[in-house]
Amino acid sequence: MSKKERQQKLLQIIDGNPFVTDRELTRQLKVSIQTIRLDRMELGIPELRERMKQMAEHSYDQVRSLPADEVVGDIVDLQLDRSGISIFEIREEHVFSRNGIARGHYVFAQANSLAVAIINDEIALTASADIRFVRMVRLHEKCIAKAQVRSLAGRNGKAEVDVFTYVGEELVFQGHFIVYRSAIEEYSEGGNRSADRH
Amino acid sequence: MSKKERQQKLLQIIDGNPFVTDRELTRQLKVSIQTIRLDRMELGIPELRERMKQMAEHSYDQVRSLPADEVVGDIVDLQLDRSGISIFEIREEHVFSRNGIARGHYVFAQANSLAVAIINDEIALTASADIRFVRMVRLHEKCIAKAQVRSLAGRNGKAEVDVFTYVGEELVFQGHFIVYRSAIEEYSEGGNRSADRH
DNA sequence: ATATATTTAGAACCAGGTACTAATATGTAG
DNA sequence: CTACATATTAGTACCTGGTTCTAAATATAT
Repeated sequence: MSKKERQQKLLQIIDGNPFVTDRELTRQLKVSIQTIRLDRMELGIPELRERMKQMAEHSYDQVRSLPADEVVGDIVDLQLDRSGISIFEIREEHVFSRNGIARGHYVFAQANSLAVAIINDEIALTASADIRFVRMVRLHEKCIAKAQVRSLAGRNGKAEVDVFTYVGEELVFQGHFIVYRSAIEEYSEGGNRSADRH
Repeated sequence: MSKKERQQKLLQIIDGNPFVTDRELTRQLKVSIQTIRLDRMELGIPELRERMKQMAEHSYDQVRSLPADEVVGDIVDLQLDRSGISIFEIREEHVFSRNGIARGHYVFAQANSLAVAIINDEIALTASADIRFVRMVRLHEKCIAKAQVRSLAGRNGKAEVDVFTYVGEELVFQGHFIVYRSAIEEYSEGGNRSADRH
């Protein structure tokens, strides 16, 4: 068996069972353990423990869903239909374990919660949003989201809310939200092409 | 601090971060490494490597049993840099208690997680997104998010990912995500990648 | 036959432990 | 206070599944 063939087979085996040790691979491929290791090097396949670690981290990060709270972040100031401020501190459970950077959806959730809370209506739901993560947010940083209502299209209409989130003086996130304020049934799925690209 | 208190704390720490080594625990609990190990024995907590292995096996099993399983909020199919599918069932804790409608950020979080997971890179972060909540999602509905990579701008560039989320046949959400794939250092303030990992 | 590539061998070292023995500190009952 | 128990610390040997390095043996090509 040529080197290339063997490396192909090695890839297949590890793909089919990532929990295989080098020692097991020697038995399956009938070459020495050094050859197995050289092959792994060339193919850029990490050792068993590293493979397991990566799988574990990956699944762990995934499991971390949003908390049960209705609102993400503490709303510290709220003028209905006008503006609001919310504070949210990034804790362990909000970051990627690997690098301590906040998962985007938490930053979004804070802004979204605020944008919805600010609209003084029985039902307020986000219809669309255009958002930008300006810089990443790290563990223990405190996000201060400031929301401003830009337009209020009467009852049962859309409201536009801008949210800017800061860490200290630095802008980390900005979002333009279009929030429906309406009775439930009215929600349409038709041609509401609201999230127009700038 | 009493033994019981310490063991409670140990449980908390490991629960909050299963990737912690005994050595790190000595620093946090201010006792010797032998004490940590005795505590782990008494509490039936396996060593770090065993914990990672179990997590890895668990997630691997889940990915393998993708078709029938009622997996909730989980990525059931993933082709790195290409496409992916995630399932998420809306439960009590995800809805507005008043009307049983899902908070937008959960639907967003599912899509965002998927968009980030699909990018096969050490660091992948959402840079910006343009999203639309097509119809609202109700309690107990099962959201199936399907992601497709639209473009991959080489290493350290942006990737574009489209995500469409369905309940049954109905489109409920769509999002266009721009995901950064890069080394951390590239972003501002040179950070501390892989923070406390040996 | 000589140069080059490939494969194997072996030793030192590593992280993150287990398993075990032994010594020391702390408390508690008689 | 002593005696005993419990809790804590220290230290050693050993384990797995590797990495890293040097060196030698074997194949293959020119």
